[in-house]
Amino acid sequence: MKNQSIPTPAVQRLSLYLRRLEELAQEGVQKVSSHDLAEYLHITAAQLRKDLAYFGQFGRPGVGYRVAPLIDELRHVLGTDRTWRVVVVGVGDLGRALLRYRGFRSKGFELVGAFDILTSKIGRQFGEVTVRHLDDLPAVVREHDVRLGVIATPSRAAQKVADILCEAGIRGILNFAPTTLQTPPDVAVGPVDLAATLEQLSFRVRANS
Amino acid sequence: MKNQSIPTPAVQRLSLYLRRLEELAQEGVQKVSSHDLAEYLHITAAQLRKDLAYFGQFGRPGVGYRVAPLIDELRHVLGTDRTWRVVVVGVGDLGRALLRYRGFRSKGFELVGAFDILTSKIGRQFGEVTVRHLDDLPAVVREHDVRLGVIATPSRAAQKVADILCEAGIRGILNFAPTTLQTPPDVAVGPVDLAATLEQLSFRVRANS
DNA sequence: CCCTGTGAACCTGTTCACAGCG
DNA sequence: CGCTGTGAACAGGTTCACAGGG
Repeated sequence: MKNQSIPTPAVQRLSLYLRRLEELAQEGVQKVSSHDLAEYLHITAAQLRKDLAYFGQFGRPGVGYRVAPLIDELRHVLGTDRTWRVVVVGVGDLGRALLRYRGFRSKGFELVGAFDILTSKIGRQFGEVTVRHLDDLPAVVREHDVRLGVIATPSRAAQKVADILCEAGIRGILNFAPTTLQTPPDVAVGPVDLAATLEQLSFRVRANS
Repeated sequence: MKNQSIPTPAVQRLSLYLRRLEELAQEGVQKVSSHDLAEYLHITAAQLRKDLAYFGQFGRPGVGYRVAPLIDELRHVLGTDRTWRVVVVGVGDLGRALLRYRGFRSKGFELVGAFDILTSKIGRQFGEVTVRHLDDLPAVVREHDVRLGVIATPSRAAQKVADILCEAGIRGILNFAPTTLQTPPDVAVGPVDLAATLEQLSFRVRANS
C-alpha cells in the first residue's frame, strides 16, 4: 500500500462510492462509468477517478469499473473486509437505537457490548447484546479485542467515558455527545453532532434565500 | 451581510466555537483568547481568528473575545437566534430517539410534527409530538411554516419522503438514511451516515497502526 | 506587552485536458 | 471510439507574520 498523502475528503467520498456500488450490485448492475457514478453523487467524474486512483488502477479504459470487484477493493481500502468489534456506552434512547440498528453488521461492524451505570438498565437486552456495568468495559474490550467504541451518553459524562475507553485500549471513538473530546493522538475520534448539523442546514438555508 | 465567499469548513467550525462558548458561559467564564479556544478544539489560533473575521470584528486586541456577546453573534450568523420548526419523518428507533432528544430546543429548533405510514404508530405520542400519517405532512408544513425536515426512515423510503418534503416546500433536509438524495438545488441536504462515519474511523485506525 | 485582524505566502485539493489502452 | 489514469493548471483554505489598538 503506497503511503503518499491522501486527501481526507477523498477517503470520505470512498464511503459514498461504496454505498452506491452496493446499491448497484443489489440491482444487478455489473459495470459503471465514472461519469454515471459521479453524476448520481453530485461530484465530477474526474474527481471520482482521481480518488480511486490514489489506491490503485481499478477501471478499464473504454469500459468503466466492474461493480463487484470495485466493492471488494473499496472494502479492503476502508478496512471493512474484516469485522470490527464495537462497544456502545450509554443506553439512553440513542444508545438503544444504535443497538437495534441492523445496518452495522452488513458493513463489517459487530456490536459486542453495551454499558451504562444505571442499575435500572443493567441486565436488560437490546438487539443482540445485554447491558453491563461500565466497570466491566475494560474486561470486555480485552476479551473480544475491541477496537472501536461509541459514546451515546449525556454530554457531561462523555469525557470520562472517553478516558475509560482510551485506557482500555480502544483505537477509535464515535462520539454522539455534543462536546469535543480530549484524547491521545493515536485514538481517532469521529464526531456526530446532530445540533451542529442542523445549524449548518440553518445557515445554508438562510444563505440561499 | 457581506457575501464574499466563505469557506464551508469555516462555517462548520462556527458550530464548534459556539458549542464551546456555551460551555464556557455555563462555567461563568467571561472572556477567552483565540489561543485558548483553539487549543481546546485542536485547531490553530490563526484559523479561529480568521473564521470569526469573515463575519465581523468580534474581539478586542490585548483582551480576547467576550464570551456572551460572541455567542449572540454566532447564533445570529448561524441563524439560530430565531426558532426553526422541524418535522421528523419515520418513527422507528432512531426517529423516537430524535423526538425525545432535548438538545434541539435549546439550540433553536422546535419539533412540530412526526410522521409515519404504519397505523400501529399513528396516534402515539413521543416527546411532545403525536405521530400523524405522512399524508398530513404538507398541511402541517404549511400551517406551521416549517422549513426543515428530518428523514429517519429506512433507506428504501428515503427518496420518496424527500420528494414529499421538497414538494411541501421544505428548505433543508437532515438525512439519516444511508442513501444519496436527489433534490432540487435550492434544498440543502445534511447527510448523517453512521455506517460511513464508522468506516472512516476504521480507515484512520488502520492508517495509524 | 498582549492579543486581534489581515494581507501575503504557502499548501492542499479539485478541475482540466489529453495520452493511451481495450 | 469510449473511458480511464494522470501530470499540469487552477482554485480554495490554511498558516504565517506583522501592523496596530488597548
